[in-house]
Amino acid sequence: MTPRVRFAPAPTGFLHVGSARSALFNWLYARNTGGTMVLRVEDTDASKKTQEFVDAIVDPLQWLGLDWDEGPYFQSERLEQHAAAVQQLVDSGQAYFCDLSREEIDRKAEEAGLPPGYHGWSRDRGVSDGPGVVVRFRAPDEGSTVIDDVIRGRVEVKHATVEDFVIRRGDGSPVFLIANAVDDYEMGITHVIRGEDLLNTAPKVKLLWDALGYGEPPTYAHLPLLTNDQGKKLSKRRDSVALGAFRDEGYLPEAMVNYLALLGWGPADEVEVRPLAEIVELFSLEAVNKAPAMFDVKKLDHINGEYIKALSPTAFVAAAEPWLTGHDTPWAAGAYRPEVVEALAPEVQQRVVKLGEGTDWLRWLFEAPLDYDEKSWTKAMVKGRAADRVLDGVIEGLEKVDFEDPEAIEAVVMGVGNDLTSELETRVLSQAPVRVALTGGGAGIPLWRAMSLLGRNECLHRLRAARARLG
RNA sequence: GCCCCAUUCGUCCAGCGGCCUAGGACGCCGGCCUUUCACGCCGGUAACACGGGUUCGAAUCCCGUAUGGGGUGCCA
Repeated sequence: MTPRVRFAPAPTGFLHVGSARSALFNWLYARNTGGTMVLRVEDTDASKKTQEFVDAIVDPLQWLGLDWDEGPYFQSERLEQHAAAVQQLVDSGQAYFCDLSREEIDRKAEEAGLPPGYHGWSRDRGVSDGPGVVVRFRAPDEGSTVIDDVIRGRVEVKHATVEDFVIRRGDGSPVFLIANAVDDYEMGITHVIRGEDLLNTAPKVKLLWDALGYGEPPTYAHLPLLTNDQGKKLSKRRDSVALGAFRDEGYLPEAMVNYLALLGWGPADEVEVRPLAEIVELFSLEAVNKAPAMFDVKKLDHINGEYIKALSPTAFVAAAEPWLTGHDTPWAAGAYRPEVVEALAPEVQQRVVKLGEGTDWLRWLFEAPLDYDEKSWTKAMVKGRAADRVLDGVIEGLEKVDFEDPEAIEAVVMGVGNDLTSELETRVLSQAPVRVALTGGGAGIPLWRAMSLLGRNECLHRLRAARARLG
């Protein structure tokens, strides 16, 4: 039997990294086994089914490169099947109506001296259906349900600890537990791969599964949770978890997927950064860890940096385009020249960890420095030896050098430093003053090629401005 | 409270009874390269939670304890 897996997110308006990881592991399993991946939107709360909410799931998946073979299906479009299942359970006496509110349930528990929770109060009250009446599943009192989880092993839950849970709400809509059982059965799902936060619901779904007479249940695999640096489950409130936010911050989808695959799983050969195709080949559910994994942005950054370095200059320019030409670029729109970026891309790529950082290194090529970094100025111009003579010499030399030739430019600048070194019998560094004059700062990409691209006039202009300021 | 789950360097992963004086990666620290910053390279730091078993032999199996996490909704 070829595996059929499903990724079944609730439409919350964005895709959580934890969900993306679940999607990825489902996808890896499907692609590794030649199985089928089904996308199913768990919108039992039908108000969520708008195009916007669907896009919020679909777009990030596509960005990551995760595709699916069937769907998206919508639970909200399968209400009839869910209702039929509920009816079947009611008819067979395995479910019953209940009209108690939360407050009444709590009060009854307290009065009876029982722990909080629902204790089958309405089992034999003969409540009939009506507005606001829910349907509860009659959980067995004795025995236990066992979940054989590929990742966690055998998990046994005693029925005594399972209360008669709601399977249909007061407004008639199905709760995801019943929808899950019905949909997984009817869609022929063989493997349920999802987060550990759902482990506790597995026995309930299994109970429904059996009560409905569905036969062999799917195989379960509960993935370890993703946590923040405090060991707590990644949450929308505390942590940055929207996948789209990572895209906007300048992470490459390939890096994101690669990193996500490493959370809770690792290849036996210990090679971490590798193409998705290889991960697909090496992946196995049995090898997935049980312990929670911390989402470590530092490591994500490192992997992203690796992927950025591996990009061809053309690919880098294309990937970084939004940051280079968008509204937020630091330079005037007309100043941007893609050919300059492409020519300097290799130098930029080895210095950035996220796509958006490219502008920091390239800014001076499209805009003269507005002011000089104080520390850098002091170090190169004031404390630096003979900065005035360095600038004079460089300006003179640059006036007649072939500006198409970066090596010639280098020879001029370095030559000035070397000549002064022997003349003054003390080490004179000529690159630092030139860099400060040109870029405004003390650190950056190698100068020569960039200067050639900047052009003689602009270079001389900036050098003279700095020389004038030096006095 | 009750139920469920987990526990190898700070972090992620390898290890599935002897190959472990525990390996890789990130981070951190040091060095090399370098007339900037990086990249790269070299080296270092650092862990089997604890206590009992089982076994000739345990990081690996079993049982407790501790700690951490998840769940406990007419959310999924």
